[in-house]
Amino acid sequence: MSSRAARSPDRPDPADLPPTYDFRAAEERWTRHWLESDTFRADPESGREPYCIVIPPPNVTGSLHMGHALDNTIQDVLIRWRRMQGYETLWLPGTDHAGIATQYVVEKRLAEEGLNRQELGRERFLERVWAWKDEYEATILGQLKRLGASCDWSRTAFTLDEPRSRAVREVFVHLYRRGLIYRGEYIVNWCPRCRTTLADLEVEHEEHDGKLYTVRYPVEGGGSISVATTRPETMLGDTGVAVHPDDPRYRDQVGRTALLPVLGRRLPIVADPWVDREFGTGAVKVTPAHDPDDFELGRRHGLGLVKAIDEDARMTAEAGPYAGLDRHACREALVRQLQAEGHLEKVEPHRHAVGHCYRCETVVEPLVSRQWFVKTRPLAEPAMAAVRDGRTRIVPERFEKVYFHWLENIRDWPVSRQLWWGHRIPAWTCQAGHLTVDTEAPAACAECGSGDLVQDPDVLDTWFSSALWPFSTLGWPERTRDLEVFYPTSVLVTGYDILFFWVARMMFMGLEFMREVPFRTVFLHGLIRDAEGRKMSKSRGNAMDPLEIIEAVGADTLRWSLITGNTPGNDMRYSSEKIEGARNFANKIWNAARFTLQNLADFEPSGPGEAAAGEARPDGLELADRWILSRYRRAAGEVTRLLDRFELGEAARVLYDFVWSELCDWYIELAKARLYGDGPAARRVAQQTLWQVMEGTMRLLHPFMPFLSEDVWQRLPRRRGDRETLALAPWPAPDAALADAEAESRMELVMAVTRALRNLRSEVNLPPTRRAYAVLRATSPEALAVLDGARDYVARLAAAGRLDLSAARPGQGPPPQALAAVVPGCEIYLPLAGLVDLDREIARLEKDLAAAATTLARARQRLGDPMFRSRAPEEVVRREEQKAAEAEELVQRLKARLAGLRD
RNA sequence: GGGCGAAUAGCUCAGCGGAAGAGCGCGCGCCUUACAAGCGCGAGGUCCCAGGUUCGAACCCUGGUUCGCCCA
Repeated sequence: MSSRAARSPDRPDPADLPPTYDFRAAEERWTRHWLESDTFRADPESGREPYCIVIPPPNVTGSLHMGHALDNTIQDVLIRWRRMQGYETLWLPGTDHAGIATQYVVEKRLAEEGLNRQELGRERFLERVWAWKDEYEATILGQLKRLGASCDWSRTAFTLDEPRSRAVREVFVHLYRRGLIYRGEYIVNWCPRCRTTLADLEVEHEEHDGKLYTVRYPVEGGGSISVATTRPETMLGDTGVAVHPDDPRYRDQVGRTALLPVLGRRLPIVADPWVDREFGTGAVKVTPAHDPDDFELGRRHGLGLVKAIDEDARMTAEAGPYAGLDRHACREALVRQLQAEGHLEKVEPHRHAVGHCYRCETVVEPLVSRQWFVKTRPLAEPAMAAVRDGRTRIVPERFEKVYFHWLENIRDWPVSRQLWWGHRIPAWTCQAGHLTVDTEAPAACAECGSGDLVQDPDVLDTWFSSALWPFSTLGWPERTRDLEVFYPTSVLVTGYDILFFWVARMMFMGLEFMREVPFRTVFLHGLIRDAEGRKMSKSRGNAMDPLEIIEAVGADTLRWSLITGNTPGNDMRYSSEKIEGARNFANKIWNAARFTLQNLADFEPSGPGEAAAGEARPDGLELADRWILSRYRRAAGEVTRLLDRFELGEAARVLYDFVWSELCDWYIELAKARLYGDGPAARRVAQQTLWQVMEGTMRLLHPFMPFLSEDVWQRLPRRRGDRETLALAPWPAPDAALADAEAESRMELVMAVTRALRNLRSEVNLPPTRRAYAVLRATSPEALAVLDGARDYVARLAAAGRLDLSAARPGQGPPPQALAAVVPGCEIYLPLAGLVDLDREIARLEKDLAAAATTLARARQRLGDPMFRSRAPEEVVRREEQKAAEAEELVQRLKARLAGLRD
């Protein structure tokens, strides 16, 4: 009992081993244990090197989807790994208020009750949204816990809670005072359904089949000019016509005045190099109030602004006879009139991009309005510099290009939203129209002292507050210890789809307010798609619910299925086969653990696990022990190296191969002889090795499958000083003492011989229950020695009842009536009187011979090339020589065998 | 109009300068006392095309083709 100190009260009985892994019990048990013992709470005073991840806060619009499951699994793998490595880890959780989206879903729910927010009023509407937020925040945090997320829940944040709101006000005021926030009349994207402004990013462009209308405008003093447009209704807001200055077709028209059909408005004809001569007629109508490019062009030429479409997407009084009509109805009616009056020259089919609101998919209307903007250029420069000089690294690197391109072409960021759910803009206006911007409601106007102040009714873009997330969550604007220790955070893990929305803007704000990047590394992953490669979405009905998967197969299986086969930055198709594969792997591990535990009941570790480094290797290790320890060490090194490079999928693959193809397929099989018989000393050595490898493997597995690995690990025999939870156990360190190239190459021979024998058996469908007689003839003294020490291995794994091993002698004939195979180092015979089909045997050997001959020919050709010998690295030449020698041996022996058979 | 990604076994994908890989599927044989969610064996590939660089190319370069995505 003494050596089993530190036994957790939650530690399951090692002997209680149901035949299949009970993930429900394990998940419940370890979630509770970790929470109760505060395993994941970060301590800024520990003095350990910090490693911090701030969660990309999920929206409180709904529950988590597969993309979240992936995002958070990746974060958890990284944070658990670093925690085991001894870093002071902080994974800070939280949620996002998602202004427009949340307001939209709550409004939808109200509509179901026959209500709308206007009737309810701002205050009562917000109460409803807060209630919604409480409900979904709880759901989301619960889902994260179910996933196994090892967050420090004591620090949970919300973008709209008081500390974060204070940060928002501070930032707004600071930027305003620095002149980086301004208010002005500019063209913005307007969603008529949400009745709010949208940033360019929030508009999704979609190709539509539309029409290109060519309309003839009369010109004062005679003649006409024809313009092409995809949106004829906007002509009611035209204030000019533009042509290219070098376009000879229109040189004479520049400076004259066109007359707008229907309204007769006078439109100056201007020349501007922006105009594309190739498009349409080469002349364009200019509608500054309803097109961003026209807006700029209109400014350059002093053209007026005529707002023909209002915030409800209806035509304004400026539209004359069309006032009050919906924009779509107006188009139809107007086109009819133009045609009737002979102004419509032609209509052609035309594909063009139409902007849609990213939340409600309504067609966006560009229009001029008064909004708050963030001046982005001064913020973008430092954000680019930080990536350029490596203070922040983007993984995979190719996204740096995308990042730079966007920042180089960035436009000012409209941050006011005509919503109720969000951070109210800290700006007040007095009756005289003076503006006061402050972090708290001012008592009097800063300019005239009036106490009659009205706060701006608008709220800020959600991304404005998300941009502060890496430091607002750590306590800013207070100068907290958390900020000091954990900022800059270590890594940001998120999908590449919000590189601009979020990542770039966090860079702006972090650099402006902390004078330091918000994260050292940005790790971008791809999107989860369905089995057919389509994006998963609720509306499409192909979404999978991570919680349902957890209920069905367990969180570890879900996690593994998301991590394996996933490469950085690439989308991933997700299917039930992936889940099945992961579940099978979990089951495989459970059964390997069951086997181990069943054979370790009387074992107490005393030898060196890696946890106690520096101890000597125990005596009595056999080849198989040395081999598996060496392979384990290699796997541990590889997994570590790959995690370090964010290659989580590859790391998982290495683990999978090690566990399944080496530990289970070979080592466990080879250990059975000693565990089941052989005497106490040998048994003890096998137990020691098995324990050591399993214990270490559970540690390697833990970041990926925290519940299963913990559940197994807790059942394993343990030593004094072991941690109470695997989550805090040390990560396997590279242990040079375990490396054993000799054991690896010897086992390779043993495995090759075994496989060859199995192959021969399979050729004649010899079932494993029929023990066979096998003859091995080693072709070198080294091989003979190796095989002599491993004859039990071969006999066991190839189901040989009797096994004769000798040195191959020249001129020696083969055993009679035998199937034959050759591997480098050994001839293999399976004497099977009556079962040998001579023709088939010859065919098989000929095939082997052909393969070996091809290898030999290729190797010889390369070795015969003097350029190869002089230019290729020595190591490569040596390997090629070895290859040639082995192939030659195979060729000779196969030829000899065939000659014998043909006689 | 720019930019990015993908193209490798029937399917989904790794590999990204030194002998073509995995999972699933397929075929044959096995209830071999950890595991049939399993075990053994096997079949299956002009690594999209054309050039180039290199002693050596699935991998690097150039130019295409086909799909997907992002930005304007």
